Amino acid sequence: MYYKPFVQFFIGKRSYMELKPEKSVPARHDHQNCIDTALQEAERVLEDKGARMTGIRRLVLQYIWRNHCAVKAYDILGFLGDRKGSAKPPTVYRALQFLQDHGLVHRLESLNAYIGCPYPAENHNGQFLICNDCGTVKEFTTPEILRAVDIAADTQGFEVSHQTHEVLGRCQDCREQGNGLD
Amino acid sequence: MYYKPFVQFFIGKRSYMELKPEKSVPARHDHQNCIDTALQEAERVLEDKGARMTGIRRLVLQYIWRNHCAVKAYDILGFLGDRKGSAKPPTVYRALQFLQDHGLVHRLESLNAYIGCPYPAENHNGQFLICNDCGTVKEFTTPEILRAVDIAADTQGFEVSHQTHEVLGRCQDCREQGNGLD
DNA sequence: AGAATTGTGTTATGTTATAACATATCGCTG
DNA sequence: CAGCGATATGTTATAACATAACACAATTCT
Repeated sequence: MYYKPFVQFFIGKRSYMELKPEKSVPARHDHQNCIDTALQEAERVLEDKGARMTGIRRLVLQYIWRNHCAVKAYDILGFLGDRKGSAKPPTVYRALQFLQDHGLVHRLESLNAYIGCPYPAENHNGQFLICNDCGTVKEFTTPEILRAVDIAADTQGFEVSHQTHEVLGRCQDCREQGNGLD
Repeated sequence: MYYKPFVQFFIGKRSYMELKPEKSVPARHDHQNCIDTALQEAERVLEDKGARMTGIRRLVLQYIWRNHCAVKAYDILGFLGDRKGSAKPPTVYRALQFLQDHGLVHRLESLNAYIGCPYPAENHNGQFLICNDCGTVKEFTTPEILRAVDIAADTQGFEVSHQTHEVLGRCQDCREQGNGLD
């Protein structure tokens, strides 16, 4: 039995299919557009909720969107330090918490790192393909998985509040380039 | 369209369905049996691989199996300290690494904690229902999810090496008891 | 018994994250 | 526009999680 796959991939605001990448993603698209779009989206989402996009939060979000790799809290801290003189951990963690609360970034539990969300308006739990070689992260979602989790939870009388689903491995580009040992 | 759910739940070595729990799981079954079975399984698995079950590793595994909640590394450290005089972090982390390498425990990334695996013989990535109230963790697996991930990865030319899938929420027992606010 | 491998002890430090309280800024309302 | 409450940021300190590096001990193989 064959299931027609229904899978959406998100990289910035466009579907992955349009890109047909051969090299690492950041090099293959107008990434400034990703950044701009993400920031505009963010402003809009926050506006709608009556939440504030402050200077620090904007800087953090920009830094997170500088490419499609996950970002560490202490790297953000260093970045802020460069810009704002002195920044301490709570500054970063507070900004991250805020951005997460509003769906603008996801935390990748298996990396202790953070990635921008291309679909902040839709409240969701992300699922991620994470390349161990180049660090590129792609968010995706499939109805099959969501439904399967619902079934499993329902069967147990389990009420889902949050989930994290992270798939680690090697992306196509890195496989083709023969990074690592293959 | 209705899909007959095919979901297996693991609690110790028996299917969840047999148990029909009303209270928290550890109180509702012969947990000593879980521990004994898990330890015997572990000895057997390691034997088959020519790996050694040492005193420390056994203690750590026993402690992890003391109930169906995830265990923190530094709690294990305290436990070892009680038994062995002085134990330092590397002792615990080395034991955990070994047990993970041999499929005897899973790490729960969203909790920074560890849980015993009821199916160490089968190499797999676990999926987990984690109760935020009582801490009980249930491993489960559904073919639908595995297949959906395979499709998503294949579509991308992504080679999967490992995945983590953790579902947080509230278990049936806690919902019925009205723990928290409901 | 001796060599090689594997496991453990120990010191030190690296990395990730939060508590607690002080100060500043924003946005409203009178 | 002053004053107030709410929100945001600054600051100090420390908690929580994890590993590097090297010394020593135990096991196992020959």
